Amino acid sequence: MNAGPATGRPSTKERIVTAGAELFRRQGYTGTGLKQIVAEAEAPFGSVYHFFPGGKEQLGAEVVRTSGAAYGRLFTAAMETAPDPVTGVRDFFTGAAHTLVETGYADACPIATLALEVASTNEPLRQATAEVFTGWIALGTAAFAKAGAGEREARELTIALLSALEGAFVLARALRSTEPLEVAGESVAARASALLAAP
Amino acid sequence: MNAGPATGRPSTKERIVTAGAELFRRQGYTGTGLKQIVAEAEAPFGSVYHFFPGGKEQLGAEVVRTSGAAYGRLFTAAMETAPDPVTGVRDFFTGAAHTLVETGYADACPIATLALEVASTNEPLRQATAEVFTGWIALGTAAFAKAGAGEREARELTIALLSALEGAFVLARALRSTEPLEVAGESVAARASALLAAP
DNA sequence: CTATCGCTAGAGCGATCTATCAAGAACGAT
DNA sequence: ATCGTTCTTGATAGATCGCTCTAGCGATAG
Repeated sequence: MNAGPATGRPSTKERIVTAGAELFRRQGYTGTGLKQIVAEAEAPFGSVYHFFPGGKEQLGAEVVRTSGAAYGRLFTAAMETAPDPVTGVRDFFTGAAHTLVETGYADACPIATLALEVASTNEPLRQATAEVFTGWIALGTAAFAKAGAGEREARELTIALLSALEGAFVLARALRSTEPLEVAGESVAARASALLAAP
Repeated sequence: MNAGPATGRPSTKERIVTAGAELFRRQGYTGTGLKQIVAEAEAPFGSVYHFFPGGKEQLGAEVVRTSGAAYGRLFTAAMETAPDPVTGVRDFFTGAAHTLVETGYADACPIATLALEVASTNEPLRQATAEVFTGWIALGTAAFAKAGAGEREARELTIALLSALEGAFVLARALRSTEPLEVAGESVAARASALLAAP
């Protein structure tokens, strides 16, 4: 049970999940074939069905959960590093803009494309994306509440933040511009500032 | 050249575009086959390549432009009907929430799913989505400028609105809840109120 | 009536998709 | 050394993909 070698390349399963995550986020779920994933992961085709007996759908669910958790940690790190929540929000949006530019407008939200694709067509995967979003909302609510916001304000601020971020990603990737991320980030920062000032 | 009969069913080309628009918005571009489109449109398969010699990509581009223009008119109508811009914003978001619930969380933004799918994989279609978004930004900027905002404020408010709307659609469809639309709408309304008050 | 042309109609092509399967390699336990 | 388990490996099945092609229908003009 080679879970994770301390040295050398990651395990086959890890390589498959990583490659799947990258391709799903860039090309979507239906737009990515298993053949392409195993080619990118340098893994044998059969290994997919060894590690994921449920096939593409099970791989998709695992990718959603894994990348969702990783992105949640990214948000938490930005909020904990910043001196105050408003700065944390700004940092998170500018960081997202940097990543977007560095990857040629490919890497935005790790699950948004898949989420829209499966929302009305694949109930198990829709639930996986819903669980990730719910987790992110809990994460943000806790962070803003810790900063002094009421429970209700913290939750609404988080949902507004996630909405602005996801939508800005859509516009930014289509327009190949970081302007939406900058404007949306500033808008959320302003709202956070207003909500945190008036308890 | 049967462009549009005054009575009876729409032309074959119109039925193909309508069916394509509905399926692309719900299942995405790569997730929808031409066979499924012609079945839904009750059109012969060959007609697709008669009206769209460029194949699926050309059909996709026409769908994007057509539904983009229609959705832009929906926004303009909401803004012109409302007594003031802030109310217009609220109406637009609540209207979107109603549509979403009525269609079982299927009909949100007509081009968002496709836009994310093709952003890094299909340059012609990416450009089509970019043109639609650019048009929407121009539409909103004009509306807010007419209401008294400066050119810069009007543009940023529009981009913030579109970001919040698109992102709220992502969350709402995945979570099967209208809460993101309500919260995001209120957030944008608050920002619009602030920006329009202080010129 | 005949010729023309826009459109209908679907069989079929090569490619690609997900998924299955059987056999072999690697490795630890006894 | 032998067994058992885990993982690797790719050939292949069966369905579906986008797309091409030819044949025929129906309305209109000469």
